[in-house]
Amino acid sequence: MLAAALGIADAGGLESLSMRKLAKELGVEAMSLYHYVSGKDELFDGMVGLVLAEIEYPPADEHWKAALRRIALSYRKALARHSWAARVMFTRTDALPGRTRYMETVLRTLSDAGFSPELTDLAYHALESHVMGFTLWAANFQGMTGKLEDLAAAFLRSLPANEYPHLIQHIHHHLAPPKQPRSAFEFGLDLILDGLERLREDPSQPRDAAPSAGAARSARVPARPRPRRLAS
Amino acid sequence: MLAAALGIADAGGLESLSMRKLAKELGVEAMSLYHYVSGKDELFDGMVGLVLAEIEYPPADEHWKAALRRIALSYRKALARHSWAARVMFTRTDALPGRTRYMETVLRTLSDAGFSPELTDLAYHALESHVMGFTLWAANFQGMTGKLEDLAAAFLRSLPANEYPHLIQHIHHHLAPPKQPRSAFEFGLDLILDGLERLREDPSQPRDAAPSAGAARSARVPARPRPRRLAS
DNA sequence: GAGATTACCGTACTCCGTAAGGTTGTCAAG
DNA sequence: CTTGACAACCTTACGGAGTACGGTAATCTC
Repeated sequence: MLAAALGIADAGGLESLSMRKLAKELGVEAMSLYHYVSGKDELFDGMVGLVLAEIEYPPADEHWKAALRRIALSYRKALARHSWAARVMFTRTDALPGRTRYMETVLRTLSDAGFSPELTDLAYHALESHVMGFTLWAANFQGMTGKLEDLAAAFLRSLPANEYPHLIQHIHHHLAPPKQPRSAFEFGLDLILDGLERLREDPSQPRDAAPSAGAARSARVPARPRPRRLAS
Repeated sequence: MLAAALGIADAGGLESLSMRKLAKELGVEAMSLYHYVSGKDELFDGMVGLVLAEIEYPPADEHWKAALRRIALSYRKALARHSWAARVMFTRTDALPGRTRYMETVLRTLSDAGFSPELTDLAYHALESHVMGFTLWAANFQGMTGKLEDLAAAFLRSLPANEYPHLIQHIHHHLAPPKQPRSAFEFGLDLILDGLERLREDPSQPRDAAPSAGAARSARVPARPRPRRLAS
């Protein structure tokens, strides 16, 4: 049943998954489904669980950075295979086993790497935001291979051409190579991971304590390599 | 009309905004709305436009890093004021004026800072992913001030306490201070911005620089005074 | 003042999730 | 063999969603 639901959502998008449709797919009437799930929310929970189960976790002795990288990539790939999943995850807040396992693993990896509890939390959210943000963005453009050119053309035509030179180039840039959202994802991921590594080796100041500090504060002093001891 | 729709969505969440309800709010019948918008999608577009109009853009001469920081913060604040907005933006793909202006400004700022077209695109997506990812995550927990403790308590109770020590600490960490999602947002943002700055000053290896670069490079943006050497 | 346009409304259709209750088949205990 | 519990499944029905279609009354334009 969950597998059938996965199939429908994968094929026709989240909106096309209705109880009636799912029931028909299974050769059953809609209300029969309510003997297995208490409602559509629970169905969603089950589906998300299936997706989350696709995450691959690295061996426990892997270097923290490589481990996080691998988890994030595998997480992102799982979400990419089911482009509806990320959206659903933001409508359900219950504690699914797959979700808790993922969170625990990431948090443990960070903590074991020597990050303070504060930095661990911050780093977790930075990673999570990137995976989710990128996935949701990418979900908009996937599923329409081929139609993408048409849409881009229409988009370009609708722009006051000379007002948005950078935007237009950006679009062209996306159209040029066959497609590599993967590398764009990894770029941002590595930006975060490298930043974390630097913070770990030199916890100058965890930055989050400052309440306001204005907008500028741009020029940070590039601190020299210091003996690694971590915050708190 | 758009303002009324904003109000309903802000108050009761996106799901509570129906054409009938909005019409009643305005003292008319549902079908009357279809003389102003072609459907609910267009209504959404208008609402998103209003939210995007809240973004504050810095003066043109501001340092690129400070400028991006300010834009991202203002963007994030606008989305935080209307927690439904981020979700809606992922269901609509049309070129809204507010959206194109935002994109163009960010891309121009990066380009003017000396980033190559490739890096500009990558950086844009890294920033965008972070804002969106963080906002969507935060939207889950906002709007329930007070109930948060209960939910967290239920969450903790549902966990096999000794299996998820880090997760539990993470939750406690979120409960401890009154609340500062802002600093967590800025942490990730600075992680990205600092990483970009380092890449700009020392483009050792952009790590994924496109091999082909054929069509993308041909369409160069009218060259502006570029600060210094750039990547690639 | 005639025609066009704007603003609005009523009815109706389809699709959704699901509450409530009924029917059938299976199977162990009496 | 009967009985009753239980599971699997179906039928009917309700309320709400978005909106297609066909009006009507007021207002503007020439």
